[in-house]
Order: sequence, then structure tokens, then C-alpha cells
Amino acid sequence: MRPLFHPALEDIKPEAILYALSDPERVAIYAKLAGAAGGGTCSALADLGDRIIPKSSLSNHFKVLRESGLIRSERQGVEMRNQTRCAELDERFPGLVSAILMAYGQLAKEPKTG
Amino acid sequence: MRPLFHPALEDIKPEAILYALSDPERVAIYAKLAGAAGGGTCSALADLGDRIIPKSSLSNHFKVLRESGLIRSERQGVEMRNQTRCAELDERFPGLVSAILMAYGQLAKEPKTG
DNA sequence: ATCAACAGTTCCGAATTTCTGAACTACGGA
DNA sequence: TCCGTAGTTCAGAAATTCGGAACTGTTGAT
Repeated sequence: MRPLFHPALEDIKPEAILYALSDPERVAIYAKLAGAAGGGTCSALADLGDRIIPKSSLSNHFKVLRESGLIRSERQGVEMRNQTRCAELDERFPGLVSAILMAYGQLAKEPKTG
Repeated sequence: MRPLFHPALEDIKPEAILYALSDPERVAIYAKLAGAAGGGTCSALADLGDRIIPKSSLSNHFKVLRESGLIRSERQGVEMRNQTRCAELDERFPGLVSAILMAYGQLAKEPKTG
């Protein structure tokens, strides 16, 4: 297995962040991760309520999040601990990630249309 | 020609905004538009300095920006006036667009790597 | 040491999306 | 009406995404 790539803080690009968070499934994963204390594993985040994300898709979502700089993943025994890099990121792009999460959060507050 | 579609404010989705602004060419277009006073035309924004965006690609970029809710386009004689919907948008998703533009602006301030 | 179970990754083909040259539509002026 | 300009639509090649199946790496049991 290839070692996992994490960009250095200064190499993180806004387009990668926006792209990663332009997928609601990835946002759902990221938001759960941001809420979870100890760092979530892949399989713990696969269930979206209305659908269970296939393993390979899930792995790809984590890769996109990781390589965009949004999360850090490290192997811990048989599983993978994933945690957000939000403190770092907020230093580099102040307010960006939180504004995005707020925007998605906004949707949840509104009455469903459709 | 089909009439141009503009989503109502309440139908604007964060994923569409993020997706639209995850492309540096579109961000460059949007940023110029945000800076321009009277609303820019397509052809006035085609030149990116290092590359001239082909007409059809440009038209598609404007379509993505328009249908995500970022801009409003209206025909004025032979050309198209495009203007940002930033005031409206900021009401719906406070701070989102400005945080994104700030993040991209951040890059410009840093010494180029590569 | 060998085996089984499990977490996650990689591979690869199908489906979808993006890109852009060429053809087309719409408007205004002569 | 015919021409020029601004932008849209079409179509097919190229690139990307999705997800099942096979694989890798780790732990624990025998």
C-alpha cells in the first residue's frame, strides 16, 4: 500500500478545498469527523442514513479530503484514524471552512422543498 | 436560444456554489466581475493573461456560474451583461463567498512556489 | 507458523462529465 | 436584406467519477 499523502499547510489550494466540499457526501463525512472527538474511522462514517456508501467510494472520498488538506489520516492498528486539520486550515484561510460548514448547516434549518 | 435559467435565492445550493468556484478559471471570471462596476460581458473576460478561454468554454463557465446562483445575466442588445448576486447570496449564506474570494486572494500574496 | 476475519486500498471497466471546434441563433446597423 | 459581432448549442474526444472485485496489511486465535 502506498504511503498516504498529506499536503504541507502551505501547499493547500483553495480549489482543492472547494472541490472536496462540493460533494454533499464528503461534506457529511467531514462534518461528522469535525463533530467526533477521537477521530473517526472509515467504516464508522459510511452510513448516511439514506444510503450506505460503498467501501471503494468511501476510500476515495477520504483520499480527496486528505489530499485537499482537509483531514489527516493515520493508521492505528487495523483501522484508520481520520481527523480534521481545521485549526491549521483556519490559520491559512481564515473563516473559509467554517463559512462552508455554516452554509451547509443553513440548509438543514430550512423547511424541505420537494 | 433557450431562456437563461436563474435559481431563486432559496433554491441556491452550497454544493453548486463550491463546485462553481472550485475552478480557478471561473474564480478569475467571477472576481473580475465582482470588481467591475457595470457588469462585464463574456468576451471582456476571456483573457486570463496566460491563456484565452475559448468561446464555448467561456459560455459554459458563465452557465455554471449562473445556474449555481453566483451571477445574473441579461441580454442587452447584442451582448450579455453579467453581474454578481453577492448581496443576495451573502444574505442567504453569510460570509461564504467573501471567505472564498479571500482564500484565493491569499494565494496571490504568497511567493510563487514552482 | 498458519489461518481467518476485518479495515481499508487498488484495479479496472462502465457511466458520466468536461472541453472545445464548428455550426448555429440573435440582435443591430448599413 | 445582408453583414458583423456576441454568445449558445451541438457533437465527439478526452478526462473524471463510481463501485464491484481482488488485493494488502494488521490483529487475534489455534
